[in-house]
Amino acid sequence: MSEKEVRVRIAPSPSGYLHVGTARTAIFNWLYARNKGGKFLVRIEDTDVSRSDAALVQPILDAMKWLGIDWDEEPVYQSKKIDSYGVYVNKLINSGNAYRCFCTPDELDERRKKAMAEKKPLQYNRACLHRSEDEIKQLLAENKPFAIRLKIPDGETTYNDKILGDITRQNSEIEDLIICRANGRAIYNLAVVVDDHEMGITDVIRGNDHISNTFKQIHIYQALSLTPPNFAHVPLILRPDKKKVSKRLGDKDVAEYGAEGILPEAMFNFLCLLGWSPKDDREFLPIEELKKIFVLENVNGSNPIFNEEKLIALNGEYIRSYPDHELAAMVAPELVRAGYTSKYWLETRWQYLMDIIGMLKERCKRMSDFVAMSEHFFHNEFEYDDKAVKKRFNHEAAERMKQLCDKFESIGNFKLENIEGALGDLAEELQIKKGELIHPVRLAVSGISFGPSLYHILEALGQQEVLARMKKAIEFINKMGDK
RNA sequence: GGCGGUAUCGUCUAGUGGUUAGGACGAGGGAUUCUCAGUCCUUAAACCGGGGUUCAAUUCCCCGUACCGCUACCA
Repeated sequence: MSEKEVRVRIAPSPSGYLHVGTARTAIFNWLYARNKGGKFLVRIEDTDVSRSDAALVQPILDAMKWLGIDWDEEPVYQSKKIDSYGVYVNKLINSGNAYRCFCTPDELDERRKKAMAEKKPLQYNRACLHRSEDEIKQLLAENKPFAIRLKIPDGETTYNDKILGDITRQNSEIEDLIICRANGRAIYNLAVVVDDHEMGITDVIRGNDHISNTFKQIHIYQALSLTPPNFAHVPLILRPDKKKVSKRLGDKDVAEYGAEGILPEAMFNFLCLLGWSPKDDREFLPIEELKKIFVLENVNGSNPIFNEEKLIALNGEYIRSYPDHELAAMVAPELVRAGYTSKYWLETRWQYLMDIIGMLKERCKRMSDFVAMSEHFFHNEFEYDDKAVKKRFNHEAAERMKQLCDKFESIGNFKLENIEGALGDLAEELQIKKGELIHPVRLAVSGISFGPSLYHILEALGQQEVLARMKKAIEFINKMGDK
């Protein structure tokens, strides 16, 4: 009955944008919280002032919103509570769990280099752990700067990872890590433990690359007499070249996918399927469904490769599943931006837009395809595709189109059946296949050789426009012949 | 180098001590059709290697190999 409310968090550091790895971790955390009726929080890890940039925070938050992720409390900024870590440091020193280290960064660096050259362990040699009281007093009196190190006890440490199972590490493999810089600022591992504790975090779901930190953090919890949360480490997303996704290697900002015509829900669905599975054959899983069925235990332990082709295929599936009016609302601003039409024009002909969307949507894989495929629906300044011209435009086609114009002109009601009827009649009279008429007309009215059913295009365009475009094409063909 | 993790079609994955090892993307073929898509049908494509345990191992154990990660007064 008295199960504790689940509280999870995503903790990005504002040193760049939100890439797919962090986004996917956020998704897992969010789904876990939503599934358990718990809280999802955001913490900005900006304790390293030199690497953090406050201007980078908002884009990260925006990218999460774009994905459909919301958070339940105001984001916590570590930089704003940087002074509050001191009491924990003092507690650790006073209890003998931490000690002052007077070694300078240069000394440490040198020792590390030497160890590396000699292929020896790179760990801190605990030089300062063994200093006498007097020695320490002396150094303090001399105002020598010092960092604080956690003293790792002997033995071994095991924790149960909710994805990977039991993981054990010899404590001798864990370094006496620095938890507080010489300038008094807390270091990541201390800040994480303190914040997770103060925020009441129950489950830490994060990237695989934090497993070694987990052991360090467990020792901080123990030294502080606190109970550690549950840990779950998700495998890292790899690039097609099998390197982990990173800003350094130029991997995309999640928001960039939006600019490239990926729907947020498709991105969410796809990212979720990278390393997680519902254990049945379903793949098209909208967010609402995922909230119901997500369980952490179904995350598998191996690193998936980010396969953009599959994302695009799934995106197409989402496009087809959305109602026309929703798609129209998303596409309209893009059409205006492309310069095809104006906001006003679209507003007064919303139904026309919806008809076009309806025609186009099953052949669009990205939202941007709507723009790319619809220019001719908004004006007639398009060019004819070269290859198609060579194949379809000739004097015979022009002659047939002329005859078809006559047929079209006499149609009283320019509707699908009548258009189809007129074209069919002419084909029969001329003893040719309908395609012989359809292909040149398609090119004449759209400039391209592919797209929706011709009858639908013609009906949408309207009688006048169709006739005008066909006549223009006939003229074009005649001029072609002159050369 | 040390430590940790992982290993099923090219990719994402399902699955089991005995299966025709399943699905999806991508690829090939076919049907529908005015094209392109879409839809439907269909073909090819995988259990990293070696030892055990067992009547039986892709599945359990060990070793090796490969890949990934960590190894900062970064997060």
